[in-house]
Amino acid sequence: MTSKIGKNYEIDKVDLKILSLLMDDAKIPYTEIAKKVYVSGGTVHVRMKKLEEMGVVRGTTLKMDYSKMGVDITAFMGVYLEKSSLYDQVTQALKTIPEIVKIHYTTGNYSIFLKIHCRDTKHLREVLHDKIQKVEGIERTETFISLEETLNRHIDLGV
Amino acid sequence: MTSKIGKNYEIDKVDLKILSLLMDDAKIPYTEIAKKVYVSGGTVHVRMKKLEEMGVVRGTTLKMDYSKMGVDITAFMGVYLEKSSLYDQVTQALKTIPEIVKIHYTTGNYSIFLKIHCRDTKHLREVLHDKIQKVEGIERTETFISLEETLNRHIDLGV
DNA sequence: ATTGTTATTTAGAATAATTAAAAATAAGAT
DNA sequence: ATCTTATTTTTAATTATTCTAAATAACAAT
Repeated sequence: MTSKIGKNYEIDKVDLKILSLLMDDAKIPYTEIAKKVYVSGGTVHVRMKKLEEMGVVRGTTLKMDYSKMGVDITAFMGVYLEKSSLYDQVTQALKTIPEIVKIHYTTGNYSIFLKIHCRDTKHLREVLHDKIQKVEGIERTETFISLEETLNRHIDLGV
Repeated sequence: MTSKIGKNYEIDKVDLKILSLLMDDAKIPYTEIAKKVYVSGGTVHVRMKKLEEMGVVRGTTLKMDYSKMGVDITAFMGVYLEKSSLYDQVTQALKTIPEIVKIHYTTGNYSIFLKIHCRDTKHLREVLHDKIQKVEGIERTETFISLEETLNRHIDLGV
């Protein structure tokens, strides 16, 4: 089952295999990918360009281990809002806090779920008390400190 | 700010600037990084090698937008264990579930906090009911579905 | 100051990415 | 079925990047 015309592009096995390899290591040369997938280097190039245009691939980044550079605390936080309608206002404010790296709008217990990185517990305390708790519209928060990241992987593309 | 790591290598401003640029786009040529940081390409190469040896950088990966390939549901789940001592056993089992991409050992409400990607709600239901709830040692779980990823960035290295 | 150590630059060889054009393949219409 | 068109893949030439190692510079300790 191969791909289709222009906008209606279907992701096929070749695409998935290319993605799978590059998700492991984005710097594997296209020529090497090509050999493993049994297509030419040009094809890998064309496929990746297409996947980037589709927005499936938004770029490349480094896999970082912050703890190795003295950023020891990873924490999650569930946020209760005074009113759900305050979501935009509150997230706007949260985005200005550099220690916050992810924000999700969630169903369930909390309205907002976020992830924070801090150097140490003192730093975390500062962020919680001096920055997050001061944001208008937040009713209360619940913090979970990660003692260990036991797993961190991409989804399995099944190829 | 300088972080002392391992033997006696300190991460300096040059390292941080290099990291910062490559965290945005891991495929920026070292020569281009070099120009921006005012060092030679060779130096960028040496610094990156050192950062990789230190474990600060664990490799490169693609920034993916799973929703663009029909994986529409992102969910978080807090897990209560029957006994804390079951952590290793339970995470071992959870790792075999391909839809689970992150597992954290946490303080606070839950013992385990994890992240899941599924194609749709039906798929999520299958994962929850047929896979996760069947794991021995799990008392109960709480699920939060992400309706929007409002922010996704790396930490700010301040350079 | 001198020596030993570590960091940086330089330059060239090896490797990889990009591109444009040609070849191959697939789909549709008559 | 064959022709036509659209699309994808390959090929090959060009440009760009990475890697390596030797030379130089900077630094610290004595």
